[in-house]
Order: sequence, then C-alpha cells, then structure tokens
Amino acid sequence: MTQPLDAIFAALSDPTRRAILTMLLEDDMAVTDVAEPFAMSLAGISKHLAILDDAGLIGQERRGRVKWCKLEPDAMRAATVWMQSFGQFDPVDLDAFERFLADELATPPPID
Amino acid sequence: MTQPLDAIFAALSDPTRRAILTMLLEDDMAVTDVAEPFAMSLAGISKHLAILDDAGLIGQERRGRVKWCKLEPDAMRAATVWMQSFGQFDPVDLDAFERFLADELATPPPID
DNA sequence: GGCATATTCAACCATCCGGTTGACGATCGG
DNA sequence: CCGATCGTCAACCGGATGGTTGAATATGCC
Repeated sequence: MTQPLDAIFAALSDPTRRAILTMLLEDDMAVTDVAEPFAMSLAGISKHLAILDDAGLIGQERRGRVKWCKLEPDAMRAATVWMQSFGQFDPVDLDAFERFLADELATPPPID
Repeated sequence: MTQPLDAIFAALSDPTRRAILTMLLEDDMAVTDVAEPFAMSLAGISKHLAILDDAGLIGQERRGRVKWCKLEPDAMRAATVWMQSFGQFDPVDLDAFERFLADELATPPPID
C-alpha cells in the first residue's frame, strides 16, 4: 500500500479496469470469472488485475488454484480525498455531473 | 466538456500535472508562469496544459499574447462522484488516508 | 519597422501501454 | 498418474506518452 496517486489514477484511466472495479463492487471474484464478460484474452485481464493490484485498488488472494480478487477501497478513497480539495470552492453543478456520469454509465460495463 | 473519465484520470496520473492543478488552485496563471517552477522546457509544460485542457480540468483563454489558465472544477468533481460510489460501503479509515496523503504532500510540488 | 516576449508546432527519441499468442507451472479430480 | 482447469510468463506488436530541441507564429513595445 502507500501507493502513490500516480498509480491509482493511471489504473483508473482505463475503462476495462473501471468496469472490473464495478464488478468487484458486487462481489469478490476469481480471475477467470472477472474475465468472462470481456472480449479479451485471459492474459489481458490478468495484466489489468496486476495493475489494479499494484495500485492498491484491489487485493488478490490465491486459494488453491483459484485467485480471488476483492476490492480494496482505501486507495480509491485516498484519491477521492485528494481530488475533493479542488471542489470546495465553487458551488456544485449537480446537473452537469449527472450529465457527465450519464455518458459513462450509459455504456456501463464496456463489457465487450 | 463531457470528457470521458478516461481522459480525466489519465490527466491526473502525472505528478507534474497534479502540481500544475495545485498551483492553479491558488490563482489563474499564464503559461510561462506555470512553467517557471519546473525544470522542464516551456514546450513540455505547454503539452501538459493541453492534456489538462482536453480533459476539461482547466480552461485556457488567450488574452493578447498571454494565454491564461484557470481551474475548471466540474471535470474533477465528476470523477470524484464516480469514485465515491466505491467508498460508501466500509467505514472510512481516516488515519490511513492521512498517512497516504502525507507521502504525496511531503513532496508537494514535484516542482523539479 | 524592428526587436523582445509568449506560446505553439514539428520532428524526433525512448519508454510505457494495451493487447495478442503460445508455452509453462500449479493444482484439483478421478 | 493423467487430464483438465486456473493463471502467469515471455515475446512480440502498434500506438500513445513524456520529454527534448529548433523553428515558426503572434502579439506588444518603442
């Protein structure tokens, strides 16, 4: 842990990785199950998971031949705290946010 | 605007760019003044500013021969909102955050 | 007009990134 | 022990990224 913000933000900049995090929000998952909805090789997903792990955004625990991935919220929360210092000066334009997020959530799992 | 989270997080993943944002929190600045504290060519800083602008994190307005850069908080706020959905499930470990942030803030402007 | 200032453009370079394929190492079940 | 399953490793590829330098383009000043 104590991963620099560099790694956290870089990890979050990829839509596949954000989709993976969203999936892990629901439940812990094995690597194969994480990969299943994506049109990508297992090795590709494995790399993404390694990047998320390096950034501290997830933890991976091997149990038998299955490696379980679980969300590790502290890293993302630290980044949130850093970012919020920039938001406290203007009144929040919530409508703009919702429009903003709508774009991302309209295609919610970039699952494919 | 309506920039995808991809561009926002990618822009935030570079320490030089985060330092620039921190500087702009204080005040609007001309490109040359932004570049001054960094041991980097002006063209390099200009590129960083273009990336921040593309991501919607800053706005750039040319007045005469000077281009003024100002913080544009909506983009970052949108990212904050996205991230917070991952933090609302566990109780927050504020001590961990502060340790986390201390690392980044101890070297606060990676100014050089 | 002519010079200095402010900023970008263009080309180039090394490195990283996202992805693939194929071989490999573990581990489980019969 | 054998075969199937789970996952990573290694090599490779094309394209993006972070940086440089040097020339080019505005604009302002006298």
